[in-house]
Amino acid sequence: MEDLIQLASNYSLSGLMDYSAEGEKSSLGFMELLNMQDFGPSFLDILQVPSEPFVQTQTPTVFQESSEVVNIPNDSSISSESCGGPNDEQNKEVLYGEGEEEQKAKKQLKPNKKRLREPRFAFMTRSEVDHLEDGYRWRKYGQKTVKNSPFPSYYRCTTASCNVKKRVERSYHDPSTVVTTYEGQHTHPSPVIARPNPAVALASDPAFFSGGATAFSRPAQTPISYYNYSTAANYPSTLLRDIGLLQDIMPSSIIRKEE
DNA sequence: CGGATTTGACCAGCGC
DNA sequence: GCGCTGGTCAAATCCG
Repeated sequence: MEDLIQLASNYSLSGLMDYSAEGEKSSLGFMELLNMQDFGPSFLDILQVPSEPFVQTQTPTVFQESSEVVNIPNDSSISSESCGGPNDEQNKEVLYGEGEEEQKAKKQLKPNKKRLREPRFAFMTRSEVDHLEDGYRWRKYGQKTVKNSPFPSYYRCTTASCNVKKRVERSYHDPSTVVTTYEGQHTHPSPVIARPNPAVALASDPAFFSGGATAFSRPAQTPISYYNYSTAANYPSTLLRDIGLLQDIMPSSIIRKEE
C-alpha cells in the first residue's frame, strides 16, 4: 500500500492512482475520459490548447490553466515544471510572446525567459516493451537516469514540423508498468496505419486531443490509467465511476491498494 | 550510406 | 549563490 502511494507520488500520478484505489477523488479513469464528450466541450477544449497561438489568445484563461500542472505537489520527474504559483504570469508572457519560436529557443533561452511547456498527457500501460507502437514515428533523442525513474527515454516525433515529444519510462516500483507522457499535439496525420496498441494510438492521436469522433470510436483497454496534467484535477469526482476495465488490466490488489 | 540510437556534456530552473 | 536535477543537444556509433 505504501509502495503504491509512493509510486503515485513519485510520478505525480496521484490523482490517477487515487482513482484506481478509491474511485472517489478528483481524477478520471481512462474510460471516463473516453466518455467525456457527453459532458460538453470543456475537457476537449482544454486539451486543444497547445500549439496554436490564436487559440491561446482567444482563451487565455483556459490556456493558462491547461498549461500548468494542476494539483501535483512537489517532486516528480514528470511534473518537474510549472506547478502554478508565482511564475504563472511569467509563463503566460512567454507563451504569448514566443509562439512557434519555442523550439528554437530551447537552447538559447534568453534571460528571464522560461521554457515553454506544452500541456502534457500521461498514462500507464502494462507492457513488455518500453516504446509502444502508436502509429507515429519517433526518434529517440535522449535517455537519462533521473530520480525515481532509472531509464526514462525521450522521444520526438520525426515529422519536421511536429513538435510532439514523449517520455517513456518504466515504473520504478512496478517494472511491468510503462508510464508514457505525451507533450504537445501532432500537426499531421499518423504516417502508420497499423496500431497494435489502440489505446496508445488514441492518446497520441490528434483527433483524441481535439475531440475528434474517431478517437472515441476505438476501444481503449490497454492503459491501466492515465493522467492529464492539464485538466484531470479540475474534474468533479461525480464523473468517476466504473473501474471494470481497470480491474481487468491491473491486479485487483493494486486497484484496492488500501485494503 | 542514411537514418536511428547511444551517451556524455551542457544548460536552465529550482530548492536550500 | 550554489548545488542538484531534469531535459536537451550533438558527436559518435550502430544498424539495416
